[in-house]
Amino acid sequence: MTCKKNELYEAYHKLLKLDAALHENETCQCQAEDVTSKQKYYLKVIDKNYRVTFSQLAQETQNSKPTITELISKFISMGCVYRERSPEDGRVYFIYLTPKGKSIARSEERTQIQVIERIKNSLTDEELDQLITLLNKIL
Amino acid sequence: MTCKKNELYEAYHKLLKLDAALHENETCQCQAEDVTSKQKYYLKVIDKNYRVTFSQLAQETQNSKPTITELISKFISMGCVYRERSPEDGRVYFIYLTPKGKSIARSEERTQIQVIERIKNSLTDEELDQLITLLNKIL
DNA sequence: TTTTTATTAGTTAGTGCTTACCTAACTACT
DNA sequence: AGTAGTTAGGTAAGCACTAACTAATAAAAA
Repeated sequence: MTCKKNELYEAYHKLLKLDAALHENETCQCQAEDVTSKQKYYLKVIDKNYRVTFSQLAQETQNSKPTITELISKFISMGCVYRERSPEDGRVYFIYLTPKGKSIARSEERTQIQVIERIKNSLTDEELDQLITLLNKIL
Repeated sequence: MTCKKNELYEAYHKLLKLDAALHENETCQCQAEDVTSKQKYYLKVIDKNYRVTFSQLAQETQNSKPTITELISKFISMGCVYRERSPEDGRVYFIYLTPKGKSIARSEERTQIQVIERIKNSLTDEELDQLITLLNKIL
């Protein structure tokens, strides 16, 4: 039994390694090497709240408005974000992710898709069904 | 086919979520909430190099000696590390991880073991064998 | 209906703390 | 004299704040 556990550990470990390797590649390709985890978190918030304003973002992330101003300026200079003035209210700016920002915000998802692709290409249709069934039994 | 891909995506996503949830729990339990990723990296280096000295660590991590002094003082104040003077050479100190430091350095591994445990408990012996076989076919 | 007066959105200026690095000069030991 | 680690002092970036500001709009008063 301990032996089987070990086998499973190895197999699972290999899968995680694959995920990590693909993710690193992703990170590299969208030039996200020196994006901090906080910044990634903020990019994800911006991604989830399409056309978000500075004030909304401040509220959403529990930060002061100057903090958001600074954050967004940094993101703009990094090429992750751009903004557009609201045509209805000239005080308001909408914040949008650039392709680069989006690819950083969604890098985990994209990695997952690559892993799936890899799995799909390694297994036959029946094996795939088996795997899905097994994974769904977990927990 | 796209549908099957989606199923696999969901199943895999669920597995990663489980991993993340267990890992967060781990992180919380070893009081590693405000350990930065750099710090975690250094703890791993210390873990891999048992009885490492300041100079060795400086060389290993490509840092100056004062940087290491500062790093280790921080770790000592955090309760992650302790040091002992070499009995052979009074200039030298050996660096060791405390249980807390060790549990932070190995938190991923420990999470993985928990996931394995979870999988083991959810599947029959035959299913386990199936899963291992399938996972080993990937790549 | 103007005009004045809030109010709101975002900015600027000025602080403060922490991480994560450095060099130069030092002490203590071999 | 040379090596191990320390101290002092410095820099840059991230991540936060408050107080005081400008510009735009909404509300109230003339």
